[in-house]
This record gives sequence, C-alpha cells and structure tokens, in this order.
Amino acid sequence: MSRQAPTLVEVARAAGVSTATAARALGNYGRVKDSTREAVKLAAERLNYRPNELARSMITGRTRSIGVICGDVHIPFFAGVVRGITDVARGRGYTVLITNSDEDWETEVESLGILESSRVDGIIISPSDPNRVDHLRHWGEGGRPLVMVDRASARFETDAVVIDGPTAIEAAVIRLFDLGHERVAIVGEFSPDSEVDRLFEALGSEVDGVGAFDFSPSITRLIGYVRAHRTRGIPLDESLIVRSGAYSIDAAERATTALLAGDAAPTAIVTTDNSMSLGAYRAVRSAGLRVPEELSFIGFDNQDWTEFAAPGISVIDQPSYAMGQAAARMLLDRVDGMDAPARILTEPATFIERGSVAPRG
Amino acid sequence: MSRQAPTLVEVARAAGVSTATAARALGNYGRVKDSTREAVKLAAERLNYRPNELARSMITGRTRSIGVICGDVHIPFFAGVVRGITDVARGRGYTVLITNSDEDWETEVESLGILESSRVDGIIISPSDPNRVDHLRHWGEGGRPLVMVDRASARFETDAVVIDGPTAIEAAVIRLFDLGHERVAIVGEFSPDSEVDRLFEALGSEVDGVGAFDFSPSITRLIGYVRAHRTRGIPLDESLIVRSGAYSIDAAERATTALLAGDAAPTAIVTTDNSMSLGAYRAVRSAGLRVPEELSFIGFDNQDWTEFAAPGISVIDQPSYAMGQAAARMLLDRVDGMDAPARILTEPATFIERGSVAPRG
DNA sequence: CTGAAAGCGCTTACAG
DNA sequence: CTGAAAGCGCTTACAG
Repeated sequence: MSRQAPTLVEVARAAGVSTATAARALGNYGRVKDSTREAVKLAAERLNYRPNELARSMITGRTRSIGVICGDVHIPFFAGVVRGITDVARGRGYTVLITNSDEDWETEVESLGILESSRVDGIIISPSDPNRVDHLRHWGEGGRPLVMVDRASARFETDAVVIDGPTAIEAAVIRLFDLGHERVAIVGEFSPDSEVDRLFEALGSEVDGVGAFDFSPSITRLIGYVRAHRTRGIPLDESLIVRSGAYSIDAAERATTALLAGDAAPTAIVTTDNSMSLGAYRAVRSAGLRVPEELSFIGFDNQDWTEFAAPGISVIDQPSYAMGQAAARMLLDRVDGMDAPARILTEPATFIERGSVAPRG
Repeated sequence: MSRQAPTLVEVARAAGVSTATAARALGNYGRVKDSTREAVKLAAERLNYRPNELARSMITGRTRSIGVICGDVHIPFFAGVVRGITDVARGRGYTVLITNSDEDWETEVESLGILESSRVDGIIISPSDPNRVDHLRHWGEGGRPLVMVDRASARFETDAVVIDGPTAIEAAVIRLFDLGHERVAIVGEFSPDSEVDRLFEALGSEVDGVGAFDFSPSITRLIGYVRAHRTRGIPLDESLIVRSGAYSIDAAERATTALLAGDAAPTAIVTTDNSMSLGAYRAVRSAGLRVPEELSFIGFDNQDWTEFAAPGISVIDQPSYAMGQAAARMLLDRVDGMDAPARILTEPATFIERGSVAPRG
C-alpha cells in the first residue's frame, strides 16, 4: 500500500539500461536509439513512474513555480489578479505559490524570504511601500525576475502592470466639478501623514513633474485629485481629503462619518479603492443622506455591491483579471530568458456610470 | 552582481565548522555547543544565508508545502477559504500552492497531477464531483493526507470541513412557509438531471436516510428544501426547482427569468450559493418585482452586495475563512503524523435577517 | 548511441 | 559536542 514511488533507477533497471540513458529517453534530449527510448517509456509507464521534480530542480536550478505576494487574496481585486496569474502560469506549466502581505512591510519581507527559500523562478508582487524596495532589488539581482502589479516604484526599475490611477481619479473629479460640485471629498488610506506632506511639497510648484510611482498607491491617486482642482481652477480644501489611515472598511467609515458630521460637508465623494468605497458608503447611508440628491458618489473598483446598491454606484473599474494575466506573461517571458528593458504596462481603467451621480441641485 | 546564493558549505567555512555542525546549529536539532551555534548563526546572518528547501525536501521527503484545489479563487467564498488556509499554513511554516478546477472533473484531475509532481505534503480540495473520487483515494493511499472543504464524499472517507447546507436551506424555507408563503422556489445548479432524479428516487420513501454526501453540493441542498415541504405538509411543486445547469451568474439569471415569466410564479425564492443569488436577484430586478412586497428573497453567502442592496438581502452566511483555517489545521495535523479516524467537521451556518423577507400579504 | 561518475545542497546515522 | 561520509533522485559533461 504505502509503496515508495518508483525512481529513475528502477525504471532504468526494468528497461535494462543506465540511468543516464533512461533520463535521456524520458526527457527527450540527447541521442537515444528509438527502440531504447520505447523500452524505457514502456517501463516508466508500467511502473507508473513520475519524475521527482525536486531532484530535477536541484540540478536545473529552476522549479517551474512562481511566487505571488499580494495585499490580501481575500480582497476581490487581488482575487481577480491571482486568478489571472494562476491561469497563465498553468498554461505554461508553472505552479503558483500565494502569500499575503496585508500591506505590511515586515510581512512582505517575510513573504519574500519564504518564496526565496521555496526557490520560485520569479515573483509577482504588489509592494506595500514603493519607497522601501531594497529587498526586492536584492531579489532582482542575480537576474531573478520580478514583476510588480497594481503599483510600481520609482526606486526600482522593473516590469510592472498598473492602471493610471491619478488620471482615473482626475477624470472622476472633473466630471463632478462639471456637474456643479465644488466640494468634492476624497476618501483614501493616505498614510502616513508625512508622505502626504511630502506629496504636497512636491506638488507645490508643478504638477506634471511629480512621479506617480514615488508614493504609496492611495497617495498617488491624490495626484489626480489635485490636478483636477488645478485644471478647473477650484481651490483645494484639505479638510476634504479624508484620511482613513488604514486599508480597512471600518476606518474609512469612521473617517467619513466624521467628515459628514463636520460643518464643511462635501456635495460629492470619490474613493481610492473598494474598501474605502464600502466604508465611505456605509457612512453615507448611516448619515441618512440621499444619493444622488444630496450627495454624489463615485467608487473605485467595480464590485458586485456597487451594481446592486440603490441607486447603483458609479465606479472606476480596474481589469484585475487581465492585469494578473499580463503580469504573469511578463514574468514568465523573463523566466524564459527574454532580455529587454524593464517596462510598465498600463491597463485601461474605465468609468462605469450608474445612478449615484447627479448635477449639484 | 549575479552572485550565487550562499550554501551551507560557505556558512560552515565562514564559521569554521563542518557542514554537519552548521546544519545542526541552524536547524536547532542535535547537540551543539551554544557558542558554536552562535557563531554559525552569525555567519549565516552575515552571508544572508537561506537554506535551499529543495535539497532539504529531497532528504526529508517533505516539502513543507500544501496544495489547494478549489473551484475558483476568484469566487468570494473560495477566496475566504484560501485566506484561512494560507494564514494557518504560514503560521506553521508551510507554503500553499493554489489551483482551480472550475468545477470541472478533468481539470481537477490535472490539478492533482500537478500538485503530485510538486510533491506537496497534503491537499485541500473542494471536489467537483463527490461520486468520482478514485483519483483522490489513490492520492490518499500511501498515507498522504487529504482534506475536503465545503463538501464531503460518501465514497471516500477522509477529513472534511463543511456546513450543514441541507439544514440551513430547510430552516430558510420553513421560515418562509411560516410567513405564509407556499410557493417557494429554489435556484441552484442542479445538474445533471439524472442526479436530481436519483435524489428524488432516494427521497421517495424516507428523508432522513439520504446521505448528504452522496450528491454534488447544490443537489445536496435540495434535500433541505424537500424536508421543509414534508415537515410543513406542503406539496412539492417541481416547477419551483429552478435548474440553472451551471455555476454561473448568467445561467441563474436566465433560468430565474424563465420561472418568473411563467404562470406558476413563486412568492419567495431561496438560492444555493452566491452566484445563484446574484443571477436570481438580477432576474427579480429585471422583472420589476418589488422586494419584499411582491417577492421574498433569501440568498446564500453573506457577500457585500447583499448588505448594500435595497432592501438588504437576508442570507445564509458561511464562515469561509474559519472553514479554510479548520481545513488547514486538520491537514497539517495529519501531515505532522496525527493518527485518528477521519472526521467531518461541521461549521455553523447562520441566518442573517435583512429586509428582503416579509409575510405573504 | 550508451554508461560510469560527479555533483546539486542539504540531512543523518555513525564514529569519535 | 563535532566531523567524515553516505545518500536523497535526478542531470550532465566526459569518455568510449
């Protein structure tokens, strides 16, 4: 019952050849007489032989596996990305190891270590902090490929698949301005404060010169918010920048509730991701505000709930599955030896119009 | 730049000891003088040494990795399960390989082969068909552990983590009956037809004798639907059993639309999973039915959209994250050598009351 | 076309 | 407490 799995040695013996020949016959490389190859394959078949990938990997130095470090597979956006990655990987004969960082840098470093020990051939990551990427650069040295997804870093030039978050936010805010809204709030993580300050310093003079990949994801999207104000000549009111301080629905709800209770209430809200959307929208409902009559709302990420809310929520949609696929393709091309300058692939973010937006009455 | 990763040999040399001693010091086993251990650890640290798990696995015969075969990581329920699995696995030093079956048996078999070649120490699977499990039994022979999640099989006695679907459905239907509804429809995959027929044959005489693990998941839940009717003495109307024929939102929408357009319309609907809920609810909206005034609705799986729909949708909640955790714990206990009879762990399904249910007017 | 032999990077009895 | 040595199951020059 608990028989050991047959090894190459046994196959070779059964076929009456050396292990070297058996390996060549099974691996379809080197020269082997046809009749010998047949005999070996027959023996392998009869013994139900499965090569030990571990032993093979030790020699070839490749495991035919890739690692993923995402914020949290449980979040729909990442779930879509992961599905895209696993589908492409499988199609090319690779397995996928999944880890979560919970957007925590220490956890990310630990994840990288785990994947490194597992000797994955490459890594796809949504880095928790684009300014602390030394560990990723170190991985990249030695020619081990790494692709970023959903984010990129100005401090580490490597392949990446992103959407143009700032532009998507800018378009959404301008849309609201053009409907007569002047007090448009934005709800995002926006932490730490020092980074937001750094962004505003950078934005002080010019807008276009500020790199989208110098800041963490939510702060990056703030660039679009600021650009929209400048484009339409509407003064920026920092009290409308709602900092949840954490990627959590509850934090977003609390922060938004505080905003709505204040005396500088907005007439419209945009958000920077699905968790912020959920929290902000809960706060809006709890405050008893009618959407869109009293408040317009644009969410980020086209999740089921935005379709079924009444009215439906207008959203900025991200092609998570396609992003995962693209990232996996880029990574596996590198694993297969493709040599080319690092490139950043920008997937389209599309606006989905639903009933949550109306002209300022 | 492309320096090879340091090996144990280099660490040992740097620390001035043999590889055997270095291995013992790093692995925290065997006897090593404290000062020696310190020296080795320091050297490992300085060289940024990471053990090659492949080499270790070749010897120990264990990879410290587990494989998951789920329907689709992109589906929220499975995403929750996977997160639960990865958290527990990580806590115990294991990595997780993810594959999807898309509820297709051939794909499942292929996934199993991939995981087998990867030499995972154990497998967690939501089997696509509880009646075709020979490949799983074969894996189980040789003492390789396997835990089923969300489903179990009468044909393969192994550990499993499930909820009591039939009882949850039964309670939901009875709740509706007690509110005066007599025409309660159920929307599920329910395919193939021959299996539904087999269920009804089995249910012909007695109800309690029918095993919940003899049928595929959605058909299993039908048992609760039938039980509810018998308990309340309400005649079964097979036209109220809506067979989508596939685990797809669109299929559920089409099938439900056909039901609502017919002349045997229901006054209430229950569903068997989140995809069916989404499809059925879309059909209800498109038909212009007011919920709950004209139709009561109970969904399966507490996803965000059910909270934000107006009115909120009452649902049967499944603790997906806890189920994933429990499955991983059971599996790793087996991997660690625990010997005990196979057991089926039933996690609680809870009813969440929202506004979508009302008495029959 | 085939085989003997070295070696991938570890772990593990076995001596000392 | 420590080291020399065998070995896990393969692949791969190197000879023949």
